[in-house]
Amino acid sequence: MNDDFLKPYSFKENEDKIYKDWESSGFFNPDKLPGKREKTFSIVIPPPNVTGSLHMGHALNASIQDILIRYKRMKGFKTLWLPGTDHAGIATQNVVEKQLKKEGLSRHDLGREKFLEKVWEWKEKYGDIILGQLKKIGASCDWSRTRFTMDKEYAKAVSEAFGHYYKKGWIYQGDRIVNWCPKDATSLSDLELEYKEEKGKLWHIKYPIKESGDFITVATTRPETMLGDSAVAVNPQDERYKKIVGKHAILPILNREIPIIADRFVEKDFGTGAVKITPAHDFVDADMGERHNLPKYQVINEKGRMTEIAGKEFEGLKILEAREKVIEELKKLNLLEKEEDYIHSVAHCYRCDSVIEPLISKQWFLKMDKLAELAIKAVEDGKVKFYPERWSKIYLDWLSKVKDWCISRQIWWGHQLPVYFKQEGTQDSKDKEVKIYVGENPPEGYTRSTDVLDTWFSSALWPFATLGYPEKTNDLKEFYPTSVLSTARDILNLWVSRMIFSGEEFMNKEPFSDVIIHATILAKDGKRMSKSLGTGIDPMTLIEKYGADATRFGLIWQAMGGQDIRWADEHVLAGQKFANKLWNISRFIISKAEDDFNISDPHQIKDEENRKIIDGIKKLKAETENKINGYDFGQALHDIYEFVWREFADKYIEYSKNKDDQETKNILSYSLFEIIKILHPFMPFVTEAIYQRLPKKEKEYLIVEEW
RNA sequence: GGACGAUUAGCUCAGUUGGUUAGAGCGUCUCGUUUACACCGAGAAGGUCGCAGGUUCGAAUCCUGCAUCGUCCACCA
Repeated sequence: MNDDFLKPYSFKENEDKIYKDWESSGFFNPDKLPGKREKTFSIVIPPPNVTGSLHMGHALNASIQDILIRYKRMKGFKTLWLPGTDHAGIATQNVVEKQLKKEGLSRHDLGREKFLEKVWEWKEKYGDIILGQLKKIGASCDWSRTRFTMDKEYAKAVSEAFGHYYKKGWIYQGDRIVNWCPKDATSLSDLELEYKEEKGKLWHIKYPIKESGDFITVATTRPETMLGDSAVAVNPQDERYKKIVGKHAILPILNREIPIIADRFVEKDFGTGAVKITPAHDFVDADMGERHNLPKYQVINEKGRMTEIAGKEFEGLKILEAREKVIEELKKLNLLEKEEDYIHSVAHCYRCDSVIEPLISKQWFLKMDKLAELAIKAVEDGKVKFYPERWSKIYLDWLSKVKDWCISRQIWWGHQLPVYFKQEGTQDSKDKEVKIYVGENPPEGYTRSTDVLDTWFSSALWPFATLGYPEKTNDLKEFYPTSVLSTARDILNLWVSRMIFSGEEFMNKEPFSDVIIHATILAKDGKRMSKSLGTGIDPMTLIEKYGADATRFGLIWQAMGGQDIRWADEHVLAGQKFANKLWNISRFIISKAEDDFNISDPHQIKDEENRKIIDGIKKLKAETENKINGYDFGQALHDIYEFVWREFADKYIEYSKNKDDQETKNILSYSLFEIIKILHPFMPFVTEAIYQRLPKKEKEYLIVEEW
């Protein structure tokens, strides 16, 4: 027996070495796979953000995708798993800004160009770390096709897509109320918000009625926005207020005269049944303003400070300062009826956690009606299926009421809009006009928009932009549409739906037919793992401690049917033990069979026990195929574990110890060969390590063995 | 406010279309060094299957209600 076939199995001595061998074999690259391979199987990786390092969710997802790719590779498919990373606009800009802050600098100190250099440096560093971590897990990606969402070629795809939409008239610019993050100083889409329950106050404010000298009381959580009020609204069915609809209220402090209107969106039962309307700073109010043709008073600016319109006393104050001052003034005027504690949900920026300020801003929007239709149809017609199926409901619900997508962002890191402006006439003249050019080659005198696109605009193109779009490449022909997408549920709407309509729109074909929504890994307390609470687990630490095979085992073992996982390390330990068990099974069989080691399919088996174990293995193999094809990886792994340990090792191997005939040795060798193949997609390293030590084998590596 | 999911052994979870003593991993206890493996083997303890009703010859499994936890969505200020 080889000197290196020692107990116990050492993942440290095998994993890195094996991975290097695989890489140099070229077999991760579909073009270099041996044999005729007519059918293709492709997956594009959900590109991790270049913000930091991989978390448990990435590790689980990588394991799932790798199982599929390795299985299909052994089944004779021309397999491509395309890796890459995402520039993750706001998120990455934030981490780099944080780093700068430690040096006492802001991005404005550096200026746009210098700052972007810094971000690229960051990207190079962390992008490499992330790809290195995927390798540690054993991901058999084709690294020669690695993509980044801001590669030059990728940028071409993005600008092509933008131009396409623009020509169709689906992209438009508009002054509309948007979610504004005062800290990042950018707009955000609806999906980039996180609502949090917060303790606040509900203030009841009396507005004098001009015609009667009476008062109407409104309830609000944001008194400072009253400076921008342009109406008071009540429900048309509300008997209490019927008489005063059409009359006018005098806005306290500013003494502006505003109409009292009736609108069915006002809830009679909430607060006083009367609500102040601030069209410039609230989404509902903005809609109401549209319906009733109300003026918009912007009292808060893009830095989160009060504007001139709010009045001289308030101009320049921060929102909370203004709030206090308004309350104070109202108390003086004796117009504050009461103040009660109130818990409500407040929108925060999903990247920097600041409170979102709805305000009116000039932004670019993508019309969603037609695109949403495409995305809905793809799923309703069964061209795209979700696993588990229940996620299609979430998907369809969102699409059915989706609003136009605000795609412009006022940050620096990202794809600059392919939009160019030229100012006609002088700055001051009233008839000045801005000419717009959209495309790659602007005429002279035009300057480019400083806005960048929402990260998800580029991510939406991932399944085809990575394969060469807009060029008609061979890769595109061969690997699009891809076969499966495996991803986390929290980006179902943010990403998956947008890829689907993009695929339909640009390629006339859905980008994948199956979507796996994998389990979410939670901390033991049943809540999301959080860095700040210290409840996060680093998959690299697990790999260091137990090995990649064991880590994959632990992940898949716990990921049953897409159910959330309350993470427990002990299953990784079980994986490590199992790897060792396999190793020892191999040592036993190889030393027992010696020169009679024979992996050929045994025929005409005489011994009853031999017959039974071979039947068991055939059944296991068929079952494993079924489970993998149904994306039921956890169950597949449980079954394999059960069979290998309980049936094969505990029973059959013990039985075989008393026998020394050719047939038994054949059965043992063949069984081992079959078992490491079946297990390879799940635990690639130890199975390959064993394969390399088989006395007889036909292929260079187990990864290209025939299933 | 709505939707979805979860609630089974000390811990993390399985339990297919309802059918005999409810399973696994880890942990615990007892015994064991027989030449694959102590990251092992043999065995054991441990569960009124969230609660309350109902359907049924029979329910962890189906129905109704409730409770707790979690996730997502949402324009009650």
